[in-house]
Amino acid sequence: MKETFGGPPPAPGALAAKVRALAPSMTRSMQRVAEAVAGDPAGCAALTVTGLAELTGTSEATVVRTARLLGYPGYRDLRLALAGLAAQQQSGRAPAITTDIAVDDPIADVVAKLAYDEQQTLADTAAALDTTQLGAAVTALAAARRVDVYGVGASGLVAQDLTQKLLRIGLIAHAHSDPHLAVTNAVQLRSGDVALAITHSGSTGDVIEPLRAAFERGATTVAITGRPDSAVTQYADHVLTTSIARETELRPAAMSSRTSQLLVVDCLFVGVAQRTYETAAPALSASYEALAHRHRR
Amino acid sequence: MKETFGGPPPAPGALAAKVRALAPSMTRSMQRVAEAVAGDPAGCAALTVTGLAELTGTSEATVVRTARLLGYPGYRDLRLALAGLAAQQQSGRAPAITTDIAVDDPIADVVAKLAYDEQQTLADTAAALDTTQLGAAVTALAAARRVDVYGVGASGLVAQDLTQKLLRIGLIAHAHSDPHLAVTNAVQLRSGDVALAITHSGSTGDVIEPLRAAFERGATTVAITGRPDSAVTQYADHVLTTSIARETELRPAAMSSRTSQLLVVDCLFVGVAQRTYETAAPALSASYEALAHRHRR
DNA sequence: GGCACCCTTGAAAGATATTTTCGGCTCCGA
DNA sequence: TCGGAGCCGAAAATATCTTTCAAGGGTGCC
Repeated sequence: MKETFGGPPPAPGALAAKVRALAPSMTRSMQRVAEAVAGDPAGCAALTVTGLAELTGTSEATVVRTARLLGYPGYRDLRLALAGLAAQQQSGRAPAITTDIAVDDPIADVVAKLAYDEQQTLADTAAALDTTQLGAAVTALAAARRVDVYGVGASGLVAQDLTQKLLRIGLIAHAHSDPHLAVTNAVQLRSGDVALAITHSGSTGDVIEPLRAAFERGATTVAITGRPDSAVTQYADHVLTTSIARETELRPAAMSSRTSQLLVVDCLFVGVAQRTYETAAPALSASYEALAHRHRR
Repeated sequence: MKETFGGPPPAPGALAAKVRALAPSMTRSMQRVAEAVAGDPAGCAALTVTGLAELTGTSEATVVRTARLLGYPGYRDLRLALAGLAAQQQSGRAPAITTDIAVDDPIADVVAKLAYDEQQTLADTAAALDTTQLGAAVTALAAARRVDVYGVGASGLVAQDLTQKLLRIGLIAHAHSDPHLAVTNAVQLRSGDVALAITHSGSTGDVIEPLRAAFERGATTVAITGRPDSAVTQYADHVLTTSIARETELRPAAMSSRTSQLLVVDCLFVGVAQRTYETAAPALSASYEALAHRHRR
């Protein structure tokens, strides 16, 4: 005797519509409940039967009756559906954020915006990355006798990140952030070695110089830059392009360029690890073992 | 061109991330429950405590304990969250693509998978980040006389990244990766100073020691870790949790933990920049000016 | 190897929440 | 004004969730 409406038993999202459709056949009290539910799913999902009954100035029995009318076995199930609906609304609202960060943004917005921005940067970078160039760079790295990586400032950290990882799979790699030492080392390179420059602007002299030295000695050179037409590329055999996000006052370019550069560097690393799997896999686990005792129990 | 990959839906599962983060501190029975919940949110949302207990071969008590550990007041609330999660997954269309990278994946797939994974990590991190703790950490940093940051290995680079950025807005910050020097410096700290430890595992002795020293001297201490219940947190006034992605042979944990840590660090930076806007804005442009001549024409 | 301790676990008691029952009430029409 | 039909909520009945408690099992320390 329960089913008043032959419709689909559990309504997923079209709850508001169902409320409107069924409203005429509802009694006054039930309408109040239905209204509350349709108006604030999230809020109602947090309430018990008793709570919702009080909120709407009705009784538990009425709430349950309303839930039944809406097609659920009882209030419990309506509540679950409500929670789902709330979550959907919540997630659907997300893309509405403007990505500029203002001085007075609450901290939660800052988190959301930064995460969103960096996700966007990753997607852009992946889409724009030239896999041919990447493949060529990987090939060169995998076969290299020695790898030198140049980067200063924020890019210097990316250079170190790459170096750390390459070392873990048994390659001989060095990161240089001191321009003088970088050049000094670069002139030692020769054919078969790889020099890799990381610079967002593509015009950082301190990084271009060592790459040039390496280039002139016959080493294979790779540039990771946001400007594929900049000065650094003239000494680069392979150019890997990172994405350029517009920067704002509170969000310096260093932030997104770093994200972008790291993705490229990760791709290089995984590419090389694949190519040298035989030696890379044991080296990786060895380095893991070596560190284990550094972690307290 | 933005879309490119399906991209992770706004907040896919802070829950799966949470399960990973807390799993190590769970007992066997609780792990079984957590696993079931993370594996099939929709299915579990339909079950009562008793039902879920039977399904996982445990008792009601264990189910409730697990719900508590995951941060809910009780099973009822976990169930509601589950329903919400299920609805989101439903609408977001499960991006159930396998993100594991195989040895023979073409390079283009590697790029796509890595980008997707890192996007996922960002979303998880943002969803799980406790904005209260973050706000407290920002407040402490903004008012600090001096900031010391500890991190070794991959986390050391994150520490440097944060330090570089804080320096740019006029704070006095140092990154330490040498454990001895770190402790030596830590004992100089006092009330009003901030010490910040970055460690994925939360059990890196080389990082815990200096934080402890700072903590005992009365400095405000912050920990950025993937294990919110690990050793490092006992000396931390504020704990910021990074997400833990499952690692595979070709994708070391260092990769996603770094992404996650960097997001947290960025949030700290922007937060501090907001709070100290009056001084931060001019400092930022000054540091930009200072570097301009280093870029060739 | 034995012992003491602590941690884990599930059964069952206890507390809440949901559903059902049941009788009073209102509203309508004669 | 009276009778009846259906709406409504208080409270009982039931289901579900939470807490307690003691047994079982593992672990570290003699």
